[in-house]
Amino acid sequence: MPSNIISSNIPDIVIGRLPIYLRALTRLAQEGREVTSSHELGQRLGISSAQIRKDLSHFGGFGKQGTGYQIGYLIDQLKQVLKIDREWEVALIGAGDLGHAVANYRGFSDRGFRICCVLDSDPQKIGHHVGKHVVQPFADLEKVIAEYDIKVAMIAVPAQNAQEVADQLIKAGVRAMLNYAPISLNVPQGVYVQYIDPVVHLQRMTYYLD
Amino acid sequence: MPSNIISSNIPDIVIGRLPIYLRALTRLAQEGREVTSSHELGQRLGISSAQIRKDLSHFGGFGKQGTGYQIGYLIDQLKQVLKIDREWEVALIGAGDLGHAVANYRGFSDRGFRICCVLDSDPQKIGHHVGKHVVQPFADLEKVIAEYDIKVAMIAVPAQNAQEVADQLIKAGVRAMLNYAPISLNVPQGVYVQYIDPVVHLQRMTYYLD
DNA sequence: AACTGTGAAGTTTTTCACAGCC
DNA sequence: GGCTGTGAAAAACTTCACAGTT
Repeated sequence: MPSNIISSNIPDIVIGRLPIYLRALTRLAQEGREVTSSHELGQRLGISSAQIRKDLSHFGGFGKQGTGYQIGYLIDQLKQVLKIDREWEVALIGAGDLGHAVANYRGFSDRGFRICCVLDSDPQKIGHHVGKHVVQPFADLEKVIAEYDIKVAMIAVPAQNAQEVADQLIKAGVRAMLNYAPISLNVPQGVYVQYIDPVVHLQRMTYYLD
Repeated sequence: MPSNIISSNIPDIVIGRLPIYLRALTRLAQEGREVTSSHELGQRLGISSAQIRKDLSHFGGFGKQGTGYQIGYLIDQLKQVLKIDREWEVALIGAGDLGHAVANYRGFSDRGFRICCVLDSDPQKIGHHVGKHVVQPFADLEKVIAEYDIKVAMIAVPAQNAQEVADQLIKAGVRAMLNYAPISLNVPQGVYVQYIDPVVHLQRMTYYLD
């Protein structure tokens, strides 16, 4: 995910691990813990302690020698680095079964994201409820994106429509997309895509079975 | 995902890309195409052609110099490598909202996987329908796993129960797990886990936004 | 002419190992 | 004694570039 010609000096692979660290740290905090170490974190995550220290060191010294990391402080710092020390408004495209499931998922709000609208191009679906949202026409995309200043979207439409939806989203100013459709998207420089395809994940494991 | 001390000589990262290639190739086939090249595939996927050739070369020569790759043949070969030239029976644990969504997802069956049972430990849910399945008690896990010879499971339970469920699954003989709960699982050597956490994916992108 | 498969080169990522601090 | 942060070493991964094949 480089995408900028003048890329910052922090490797994408490091950024990719930070949300995992954050998730584990949040859990530790919930357990009432206040301090942890790269060793403990590594044990929990199946990652070497050296890697965790090296990753975190990219952003300056978050830890204390001899002591470890203050969990609350580290959580705050990582949220700042990842720019989730705020709440991002997210557009959800697609009001089918998958769209319903995504809209009803409770886990977004306390981790930096809020679904602010649901759009679909099917006239049958427009006006109906999905979660607490009323489905709006996809044709109104530009208006809705501008209204909420949306930079992030989730694509939950059939594979055959996903690229077209992505193109429209980009035209409307969306810069980051989470694609649930089982298809690779073509996007220009400066637009970021992540994929969720459960089958791909399953297929990555069967190779290792007898 | 090494996990075996005597690991084969094919890098995990290569195995991880094969399902992506397979997905793109299947799409090309649907479009009626019969032959493709590493260059074309790379263009579609945003991957260099050299990488695709190198990846595929780990398994012997699938292509023809001067011509490219026969799509149907390559699909068959990749399916064989990934061991999805068969259908894997998958247990789904968790009959809540998420479990319902996963159970109703249509995309598993034509890509090598079949949900064969849905289990939950909540007495309220047992006996009710989820998709076309009747929810069975999680206590019957061992029996069900043995009955279908299940090696693969999907975990769609709350985070706080996920580790316990994973432990039970492993005890019952499951070797590969797709975890929808937002938590890292501890598993022994020889057990494979993949994660689906949409928030992690979103958090991997916001860093790159203004 | 077009394309694969592949050693070699180049780059990135991970691990090592230890100085410095609590 | 326990832990971080970090250069240096090692390992892994990607790209280059071209011989060889159709």
